[in-house]
Amino acid sequence: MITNRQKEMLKVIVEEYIKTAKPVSSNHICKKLKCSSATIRNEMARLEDLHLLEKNHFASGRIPSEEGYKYYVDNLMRPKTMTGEDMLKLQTIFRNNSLDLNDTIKKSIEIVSEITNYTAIVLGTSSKDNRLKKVEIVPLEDNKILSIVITDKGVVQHKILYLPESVATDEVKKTVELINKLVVGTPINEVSEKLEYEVKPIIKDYVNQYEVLYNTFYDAFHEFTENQTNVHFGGRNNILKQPEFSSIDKVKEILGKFDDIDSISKMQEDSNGINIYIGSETDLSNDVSVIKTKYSIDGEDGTIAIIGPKRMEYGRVVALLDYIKDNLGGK
Amino acid sequence: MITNRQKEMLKVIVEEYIKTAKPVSSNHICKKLKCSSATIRNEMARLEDLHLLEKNHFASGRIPSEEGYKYYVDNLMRPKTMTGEDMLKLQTIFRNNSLDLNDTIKKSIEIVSEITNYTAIVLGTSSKDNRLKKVEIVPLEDNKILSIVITDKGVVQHKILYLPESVATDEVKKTVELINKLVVGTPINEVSEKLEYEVKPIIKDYVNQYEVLYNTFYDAFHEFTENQTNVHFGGRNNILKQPEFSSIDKVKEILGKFDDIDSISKMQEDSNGINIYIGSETDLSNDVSVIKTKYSIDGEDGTIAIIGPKRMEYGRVVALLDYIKDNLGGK
DNA sequence: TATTAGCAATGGAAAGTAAAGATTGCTAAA
DNA sequence: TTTAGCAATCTTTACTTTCCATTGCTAATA
Repeated sequence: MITNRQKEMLKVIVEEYIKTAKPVSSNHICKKLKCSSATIRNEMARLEDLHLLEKNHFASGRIPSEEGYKYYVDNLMRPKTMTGEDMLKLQTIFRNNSLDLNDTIKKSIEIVSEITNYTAIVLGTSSKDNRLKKVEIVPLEDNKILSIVITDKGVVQHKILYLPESVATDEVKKTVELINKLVVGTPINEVSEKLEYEVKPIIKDYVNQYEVLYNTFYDAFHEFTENQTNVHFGGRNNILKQPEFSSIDKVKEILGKFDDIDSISKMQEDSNGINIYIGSETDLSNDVSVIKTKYSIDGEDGTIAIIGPKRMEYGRVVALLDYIKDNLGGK
Repeated sequence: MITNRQKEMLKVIVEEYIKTAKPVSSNHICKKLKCSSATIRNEMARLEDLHLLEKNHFASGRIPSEEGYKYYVDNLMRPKTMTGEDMLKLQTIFRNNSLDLNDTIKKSIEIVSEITNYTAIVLGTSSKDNRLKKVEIVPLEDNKILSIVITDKGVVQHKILYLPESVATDEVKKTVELINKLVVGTPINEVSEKLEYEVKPIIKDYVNQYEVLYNTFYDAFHEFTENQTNVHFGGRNNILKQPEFSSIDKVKEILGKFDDIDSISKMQEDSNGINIYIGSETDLSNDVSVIKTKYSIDGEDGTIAIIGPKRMEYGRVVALLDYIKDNLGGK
């Protein structure tokens, strides 16, 4: 269906457009392809018939269509080998032993976004596999206590609770002891249920004012399980440096999506490996592509996403993500 | 120096410009001032001589200069009484008892930014007055332990530490016991010093492998004291809705500042009360004004800043911040 | 049959022109 | 001191015009 020469030509056109951001004309690539501009024009017309190329107006050069990018990514692109410079910058992060997994990921996507001028996001560590390890309370002042919830994977959340003055510290302690005795080991998303059906009936008999206390802790746990989508941006505005974002409306569109938790959270749904979504396939905007990968290390898992223009350097970003994934394992 | 009529006129012009974002012409306000456009033109010329008004070109209407805004804010503006609608929206936050102080502040500035279309920032809780309350460790796996640092005000930070396999859990526990015994009660920014001069000499004799352990904890504390500037945005991109940000360059300028931790951190330096900084007085951009106030409640302190165009509704924002400050005290 | 040279046609981008509209400063009268 | 009237100024918008890159097509060539 598509000849080798057409493949070669599509590859050259896509890569030229990625480099220059300007529509590619027949003249411009005829040295590279060793044939005349007329021949290229003929082939370009056929590639346009196949919906792999587009033009903006009658007399403009061609740009890749969404399908064109897709074909390029699936069939023509070779994963670029990383430059020593890029590698060096990332290594300074991986070699820093005082960083934990989360910090390492954050720092490394900041590097990626800096060297590519794209925007990077980590969608963090949903703690659904976490189990409750411990509940701890620290009395601060009269009616103000600090509660700390710790999971077996080392996720920590804390919250200051305000209790009526009438509740004695002893009763709080008793409650916490009960929770620790009965609920520790439970998967974090089942804690609410267990509190309701197993702790509540017992607490009733042991603790005065159990209602206030119970509700306070119940709310605190509920919040914990809700509060799971942890989003960290690297180079949030970097994508604005790309020439496709020279129009104020496009800027507002994409930044609006960045502020919209729902759009961002959706990005977590993804299959394994490194996945590439182009234009309308993304949940963000027809003007961007997203390269994503899930990680799952030591029980913590999340998603790394790099957002750039459709004209992004797919090969380079794939190589960067591969490198990060490989080196994260060591943590 | 400046007549009453001129004051009145300046007030009308500033408020008209705040409302419409369009240069104010003599014709446009002559009904409000009960005199002819020619008279207004004469007075406008004098206000321009006083550098309180400006015009963009020869035949455009007048807009307030920075000095004009300043004069308005200092002498002419009356703090607007809040609308019932605005008040209602904030009350739903203040009445929610399950929110702690930090969440209440965050939620309320989100409301403010939503109803005003300005950008809001909380610069959080520098913990310099905090004292160490407790250090806790939770062993997770072989060489992976969770350390939690708690201050007397309820600030919590945690970090996963990786220790060489050769270090026994007992030794870790001993170290933590020592730290708790010797350092609890110390102001958080003096902890590093105390560790070095009081804990290190003693730990030497009690704990094998003290070096690794000591360094790990030392680093963790050091990070704690560094990690103090906590920034939370509300409606980060809201300011883009203002007509002054219709140029891509201005958008990039202000968003660049939002990404720049240094510019943002500087905003913490501020005197008491509600302060207004106009244009070049801000650290952000000549196109914006910032209305800031410090809060200090229950030992936690921070700064709330609202960022809008110079043409912002000063009176309304001041009223909103006043209202928030008054109601925060109850937490 | 595949390739190429040549050329008219297309449409955008840039520069120049013109007309319309808003608003000012100034002058002179009230 | 205020006001009416008007020329001067500058923006905005629309409309030409020119220029130029690029295409598609046709006809010649390998």
